[in-house]
Amino acid sequence: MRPRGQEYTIGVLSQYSGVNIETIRYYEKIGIMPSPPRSNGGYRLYRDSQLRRLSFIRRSRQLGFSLKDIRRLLGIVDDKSYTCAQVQQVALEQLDTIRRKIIDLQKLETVLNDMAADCSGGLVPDCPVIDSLFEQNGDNDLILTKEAK
Amino acid sequence: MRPRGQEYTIGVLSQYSGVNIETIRYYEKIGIMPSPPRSNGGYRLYRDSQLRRLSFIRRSRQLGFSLKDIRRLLGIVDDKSYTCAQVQQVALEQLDTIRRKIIDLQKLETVLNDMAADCSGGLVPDCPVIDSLFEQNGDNDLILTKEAK
DNA sequence: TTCCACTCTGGATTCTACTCTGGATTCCGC
DNA sequence: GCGGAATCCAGAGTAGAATCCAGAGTGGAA
Repeated sequence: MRPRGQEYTIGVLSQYSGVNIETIRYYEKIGIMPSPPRSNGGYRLYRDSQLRRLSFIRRSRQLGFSLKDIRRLLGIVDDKSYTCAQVQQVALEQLDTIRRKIIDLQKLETVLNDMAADCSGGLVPDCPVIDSLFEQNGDNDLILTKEAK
Repeated sequence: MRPRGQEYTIGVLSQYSGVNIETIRYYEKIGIMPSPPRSNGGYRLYRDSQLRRLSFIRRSRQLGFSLKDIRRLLGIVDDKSYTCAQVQQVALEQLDTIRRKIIDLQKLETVLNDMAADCSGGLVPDCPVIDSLFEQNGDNDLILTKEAK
């Protein structure tokens, strides 16, 4: 079924977003995607804002956020009743996580980059490379110990 | 049980790494952590290199890598029999993923940052903010459609 | 030399996040 | 207006990752 006007069916949304149809319905069931309006026949009808939201969810999943995290993030957008302080708190907390993720990824990037380069330079990768990858962060780990369940 | 010399028990490793004891044994069972030497009584005895490896796994999980991905990454370090070309291929493939993740996280960082700032500036967060978060990437999504299962 | 926290094993269970099934309904090109 | 594709729904099933459990053994402090 083709998009009609600005609206499209779940199949089209699935294609555009790269998210499985079943998964979209699942997201609706658990409440992180809203129930969209329906056609006369009961088909879900989506618009661009839903596509963006869904893409956001998909990417966030790929970035290692749980559905719980994502629900929280989306919550600060959805629920206008949050106070500013609350919005800020959630935002800042998540920022913390995000920045740590960026740093870790950058480290990983460097290591892999070096590894590929050494290799193409004909060096046998003599690797305790990854072994020493997150070496500097022992401190961090210790701090995090409690938090970890 | 305290650390003895350079070695420590699984409980201590768990504390330092923030990874559950059960999970550590599970990682050993599935082969992404090596079987450590044992004490006379059969207790696992770990050293720093294992702590680093475990931290690496934990962080990678938080970054959205599957255990399969991680196994692959660690594989290029562990198995000296990989050819240079293979090492390079894995490294370059992962680099791609990693760079995309970094970019997405940076976008997210900007949005949340703005949100927190607006808020502290006394603005009511008038948000289709996240709604428009990954707006630019529709193209990407279309390209990715096929890949998505 | 006992006590209690810690660890062992192997198997069962749980949790999260989907994914599938199947029978009914709707849509739409021919 | 018919047939095949798309969608609906409820509920069951699955994969991956982790966590729990029971019963037995270990180790070190008092």
